Amino acid sequence: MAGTRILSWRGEKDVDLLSIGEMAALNHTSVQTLRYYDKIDLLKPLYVDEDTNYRYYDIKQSAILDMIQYMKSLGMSLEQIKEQFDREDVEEIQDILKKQSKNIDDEIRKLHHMKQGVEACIRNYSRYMEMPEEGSIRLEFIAARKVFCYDGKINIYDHGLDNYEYILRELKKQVILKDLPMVYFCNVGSILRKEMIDAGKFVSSEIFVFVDNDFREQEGIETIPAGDYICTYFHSFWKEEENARRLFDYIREKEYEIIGDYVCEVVVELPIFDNNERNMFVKLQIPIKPPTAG
Amino acid sequence: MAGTRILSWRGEKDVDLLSIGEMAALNHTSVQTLRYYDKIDLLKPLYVDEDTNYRYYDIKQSAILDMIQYMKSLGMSLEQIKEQFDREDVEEIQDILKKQSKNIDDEIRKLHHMKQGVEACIRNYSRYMEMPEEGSIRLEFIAARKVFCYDGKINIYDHGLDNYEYILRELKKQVILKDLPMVYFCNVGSILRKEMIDAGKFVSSEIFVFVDNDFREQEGIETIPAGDYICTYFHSFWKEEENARRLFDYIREKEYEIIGDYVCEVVVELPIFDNNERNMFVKLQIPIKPPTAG
DNA sequence: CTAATGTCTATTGTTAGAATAGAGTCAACC
DNA sequence: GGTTGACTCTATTCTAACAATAGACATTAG
Repeated sequence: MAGTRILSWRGEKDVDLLSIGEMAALNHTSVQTLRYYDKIDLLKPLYVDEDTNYRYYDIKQSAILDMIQYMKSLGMSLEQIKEQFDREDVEEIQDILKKQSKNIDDEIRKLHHMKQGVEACIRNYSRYMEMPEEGSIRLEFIAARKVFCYDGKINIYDHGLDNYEYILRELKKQVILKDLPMVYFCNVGSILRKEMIDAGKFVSSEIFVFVDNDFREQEGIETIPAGDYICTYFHSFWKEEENARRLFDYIREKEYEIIGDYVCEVVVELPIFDNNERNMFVKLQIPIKPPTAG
Repeated sequence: MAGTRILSWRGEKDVDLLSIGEMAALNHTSVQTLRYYDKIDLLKPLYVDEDTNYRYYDIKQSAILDMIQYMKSLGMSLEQIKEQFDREDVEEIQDILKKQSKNIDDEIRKLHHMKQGVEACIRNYSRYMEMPEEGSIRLEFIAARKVFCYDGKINIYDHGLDNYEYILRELKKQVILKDLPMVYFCNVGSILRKEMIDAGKFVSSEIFVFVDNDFREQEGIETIPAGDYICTYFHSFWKEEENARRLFDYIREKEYEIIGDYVCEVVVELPIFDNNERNMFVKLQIPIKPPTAG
């Protein structure tokens, strides 16, 4: 139970030494872990039998294992831990701990972003599952939203999907450059300015990603105002113009007034890739004022 | 710049295809990443030259890369992503996202624990750096603290360091069993009950770890009350009794009254391992009532 | 045509062990 | 002293998601 009586390497006195299995059990770790630590010179057994190569540990070496496990739980690598042991510098420990503390903060921040991204995605899929019949036209009140907008300088309605992909690549570059989390990239859209609508032209070079509403104001960040929007939902990149014209007709018929920029939002990207093309579910939104309020 | 004109494998028409380098650059990833995705069948190039084995991609395949990068940023493994692509099941995506959301919550919780642990450790090292002269006796007001206490049933003052280590192993087992974070284990201590002090005996089998003050009440959790403590600081496990006796003498001399259990706190474990022994910095604390207030 | 750059395959390395195989060792029991 | 079962040894392979490298071949620009 308590190990074997063996003359220690110091030859000073008998000591109760522990076999690798006993040592592992006492410290709630595995035999291979101890062997691994031996191999990388992180924790050597006190005594190794020359004939059998059996490893024997002193219970007091548990202190080192405690230290290792503790430092590991702080997120340090075994290499870093070894360095610390070798350095034996007490002053420096605080620096390392402070750095570690910052790392943890960063990690937490990252995870919060992740979390928001996942939540947003879940919401979007819910919207998709409960979507009204494809093509139906509805009036919706939509709250204010923030977007990071990028002007690709090329008309996205001009050259089909390939061109749109190129502009998306540019937006992606911006997203990465601005250090925005990639999760934003699943909820993109484009803006057709009111002047263009009024002029009856499909000309726009601006695409955007939705960002969190508490995102700090900076260059490129724009707010899409709250209000009543005439909306319709459909699949496929190719049907935007067709559906937009239907909305315009509807608005004219109902004598609504278009009061701002038209938004084409990609609600979800469906992970089914027919013929390698983007397969998206889109919501068109045109801000209006009802005639009764005129 | 925009790729090479090559007849696509469908033989339908000319397409602008991208070399692996161009594709990588457009998507802000690396060539080896694309090759790796090809190898694991996550994203195959649209066309591979039979003679040269050069890979050529369609810009529209960026949609798949977006999807991969997005799902990766949600913390999914490439294997999971591949499964999703293969499965093509929209219903299931929400389940996965919800699971992912829970995982993230767990991660955040873990990191918060880590963070508290690191902060506690930094505080302790600060205490160590600013410690009063070794051996000096001071009166300190100490706020209430919570501990997780374990009774090892064996007198820790009886058999020296080896025995203490065994009891520590038991405490560690409890810490792991109760699923307390390992970081707590860097700030341990022992209690000598007032009855034993009064009887003049060094007999205690109880050791503990400090836990967060907002730790929920449960079995084993005990509060060390706030109040005035007579304290002294020293290194080495072996000097506890000697220092305790000095404190007792001092208290008698000043005619203080001992009003509770004596606490021996290991403030820091120093990562310097002389002769493989635990190297600790200890603070003794005896709660008292000054004679004036009597 | 040449030089520079790009791409190919194949191999190795990264972290912190887990899993396995085949051989040797230990303690206990008969 | 032999046997049995538990333990330990070394060595190798495996994990995830690429990065780095070497040596050979391809493409592009001038």
